[in-house]
Amino acid sequence: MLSRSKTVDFLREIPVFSGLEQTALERICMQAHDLDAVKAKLLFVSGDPAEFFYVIKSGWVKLFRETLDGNVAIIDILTTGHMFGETSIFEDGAYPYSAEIVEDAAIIALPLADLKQEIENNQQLALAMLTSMARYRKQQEQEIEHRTMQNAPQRIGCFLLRLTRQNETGPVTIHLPYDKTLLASRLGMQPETFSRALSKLKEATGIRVKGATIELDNLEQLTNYSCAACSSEFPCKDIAASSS
Amino acid sequence: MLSRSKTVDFLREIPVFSGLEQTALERICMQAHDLDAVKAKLLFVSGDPAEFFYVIKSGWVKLFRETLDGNVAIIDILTTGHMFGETSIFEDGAYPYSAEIVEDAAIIALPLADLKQEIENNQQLALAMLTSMARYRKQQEQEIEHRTMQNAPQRIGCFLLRLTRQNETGPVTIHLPYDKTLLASRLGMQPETFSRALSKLKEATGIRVKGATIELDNLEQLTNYSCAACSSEFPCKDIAASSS
DNA sequence: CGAGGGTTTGAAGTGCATCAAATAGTGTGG
DNA sequence: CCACACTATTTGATGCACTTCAAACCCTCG
Repeated sequence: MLSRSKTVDFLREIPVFSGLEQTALERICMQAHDLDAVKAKLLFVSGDPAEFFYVIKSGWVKLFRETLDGNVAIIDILTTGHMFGETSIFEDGAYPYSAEIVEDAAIIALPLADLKQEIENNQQLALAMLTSMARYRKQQEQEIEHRTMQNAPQRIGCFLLRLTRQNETGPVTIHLPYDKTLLASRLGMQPETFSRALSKLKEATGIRVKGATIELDNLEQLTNYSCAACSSEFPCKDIAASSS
Repeated sequence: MLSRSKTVDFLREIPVFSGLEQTALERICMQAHDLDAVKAKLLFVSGDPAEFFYVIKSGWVKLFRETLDGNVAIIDILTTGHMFGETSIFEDGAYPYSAEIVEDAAIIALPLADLKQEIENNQQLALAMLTSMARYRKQQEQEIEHRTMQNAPQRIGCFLLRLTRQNETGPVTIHLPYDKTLLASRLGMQPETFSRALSKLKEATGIRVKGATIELDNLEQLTNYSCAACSSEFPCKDIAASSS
């Protein structure tokens, strides 16, 4: 079936699956189904029985939980090439967070049972998952550091840098991938703080802001300002997404 | 050799190694050596070539990095049954953080190469590592949430709760495991803030503080106060440490 | 054009950080 | 066992960053 083989091809572009043999990938994709979802759709909520894991072809997805006193904690915001829900393999069979579409998305749903079985029987996949987990872990450490060491304008600058190809020289144009309110909560601040912090960043570094579009003359403008408060070698990398 | 077999016995108590066959554990422990270290000793610094990973028998170890502008970011503070340095398997062969003893410790050093080889050849161990990584990942998510949703007194209360056996009823005595300055940075606040926040917690919940010893009449005192701002089911669990 | 959400701006408050200094606690040598 | 030196902790005063509440503005889309 054509769509099946396209799914296999897509997964092969994702680091965690790229080293697998064709037949292994095909086993995982056997029960795959595509779904298109519009903004604001809830894919699942925390506590739902976990049957599928998901891979994003395009669009943006928000993972979050709600606290007892009614606030919302953002776990992560993901896009093309990212995978989510797969950690339920190591859980009690329920999703530990809710997932909502924040920008219209094309998504592949795959049975967790098939992934689990493949991991248990396929050393290569188990190792690839380990590598992927380790990378994610490192990134979370970085996230914690950012939130404690960087102030609001620096966090925004750092986020912008991670939206670029990080070896670029010369002028760059960045387009914010989702709305500023959500971006604010992604960075752990209020929308009002985001707005003011962006102004401060503009003033401090000379970037130009027009709505969701941001231009800068060179990346150094931002790295000098944002990366001073960080322990990482300059480019704070994000999880390697799809190579596409 | 007696000490060798004791090492094996100790590792077996740690979840990630507990399911391994005796021979596999012995291979990992082949080159083990014990070391006793006093407070303030640096085990390694960020960037050092990574040759060993470590398992803590007793004492406390601080993992940290330094930022370009000279601040210190605490990665984690670990104790009995915890393992560190093992993520260098998935790195470029250098430690991504520094490690310092903060309370006199007995530690086992084991060659990374042996662990790496065993993971690559032993499906069981690879799966156990995956489970362990997933648990750690979940805990880091929690850490991020705590820092954004809880205020300083709540974070302290939550930390105290995680020092208890969480199903206890009736009065409990808690002893702070390391000094308050370090504890403050572990919780992402200044020492002065810690001191004042502890007073506020005392006033709000009725706990009794005498130096590093804290008494409470029951855990509910604290959970009501601290866990409201959190999305987790009551007990915020820590990584399962040694079962000892 | 008008409704509604996203975004910005203003004013005021809160929590935490910072700087400075006092106090408590600990280990040392006498 | 005491006095001293040194560190950990607390307390006070002040400032700044971020939040909160409120209102205006802007943009898009029916």
